Amino acid sequence: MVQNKVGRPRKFDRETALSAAVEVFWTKGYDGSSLGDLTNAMGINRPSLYSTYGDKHTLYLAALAFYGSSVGCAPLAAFEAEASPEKAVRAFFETLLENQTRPGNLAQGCLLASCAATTAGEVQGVTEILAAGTAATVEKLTNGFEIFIGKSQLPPKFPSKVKARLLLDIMQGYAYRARTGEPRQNLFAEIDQKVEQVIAIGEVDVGK
Amino acid sequence: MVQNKVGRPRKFDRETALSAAVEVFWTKGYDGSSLGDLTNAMGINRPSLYSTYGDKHTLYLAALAFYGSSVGCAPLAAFEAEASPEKAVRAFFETLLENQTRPGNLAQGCLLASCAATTAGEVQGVTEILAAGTAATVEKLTNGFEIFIGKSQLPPKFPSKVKARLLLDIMQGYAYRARTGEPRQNLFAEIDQKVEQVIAIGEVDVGK
DNA sequence: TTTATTTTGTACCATTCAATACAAAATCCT
DNA sequence: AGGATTTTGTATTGAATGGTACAAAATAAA
Repeated sequence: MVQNKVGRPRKFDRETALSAAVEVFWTKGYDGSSLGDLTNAMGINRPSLYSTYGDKHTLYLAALAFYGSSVGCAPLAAFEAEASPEKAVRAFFETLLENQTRPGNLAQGCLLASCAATTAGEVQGVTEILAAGTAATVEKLTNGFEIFIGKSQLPPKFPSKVKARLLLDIMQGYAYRARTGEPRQNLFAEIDQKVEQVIAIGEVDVGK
Repeated sequence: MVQNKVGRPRKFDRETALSAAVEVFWTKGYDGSSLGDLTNAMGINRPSLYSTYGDKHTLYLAALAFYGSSVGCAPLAAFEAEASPEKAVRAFFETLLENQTRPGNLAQGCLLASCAATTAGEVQGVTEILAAGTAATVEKLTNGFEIFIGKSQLPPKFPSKVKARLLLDIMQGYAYRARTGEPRQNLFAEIDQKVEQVIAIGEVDVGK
């Protein structure tokens, strides 16, 4: 269903306009984004928005899904494209920071980590989307580590699931700091540390 | 300036009402909280709110500061009250989860991590509050680890600042998961792992 | 060309929003 | 008691909000 053949043709592209809506929600949050903000950024008028996407709530859920299947899962895709654990984890963080610290007046941080999380429990459907997305990501990262274990690129005792969670914890930390204006280079400069924390297997050293 | 002596006495307590405002912002975010929501929860009428706290924006900043100096810094205080690194880190996480996963209809997660972060860059003054709070917390946690190093309860090579950051990264991860409805017990059950990740000194084990 | 169909654009609606005016009420000071 | 002072409560303000009605415009089919 690319475009119906009969009737006046649509003047805008669904995904392009949706992407603009993502940017608005990402910057201002759900309640902070007015329909004027949205239609203005999307380059369409109000009735077009309603006939194409439904109401503001439905558009919001569509925006979250779109973000989740593009920007949101880019780090995971980068991880899975690498051939060693160290490169995979590094690619994960680099991709993540590319998307969370963007030049210009674009929104910083992560749409899901801050804006969507704020509406969890308040805007219907958001909690489910976020929880499902996180669970799926943990599983895929865990599988990714398991594959490296199978190739003997990680030791057999490597706790894949715990490390997958750690990867996401660090992601949340980055998202917060990016959102709160910490300079891009500060965050990139810490990647080495973070990669080591994820790859290393800990040893508790109690002094005495 | 507890209370002016002349004039009709105030019927409410400033901090109690402010605490109620914190709860509203925590649940609904800044833009999602209407003055009706606020005055209703605070048990005061609108002119009282304006004469006591200023406008909504000022009240919001006051609420963030109040949260930061009570709920927000409770984990750090718990950390500093313990006598061993392992206990300190555990107390940090336990206190944090107590405040982020609360029974009843109370807000979940962290006011600063989700709600305030969403308004960073949009509501004036928020970015500064959050960045300053994070920087101060990193410094205090770093100092805390350094003290343990000085007492030989942590090895000299323990990377205090890196570990302080890790502690906050994990905190952000917890905040997100609590906000998105992950059950309290799931999060508590992971404390052992998290403590070990913070305390342990990593060793990279590359299989081949 | 006509008809059917779909989108566009303007103009509008009822509601909610943050913020305030103003008078009654409640206290202290003299 | 009487004036001064501060808070309370009601009622209201203009603006902004999410959502829609309706006619003009633009296409395909007949």
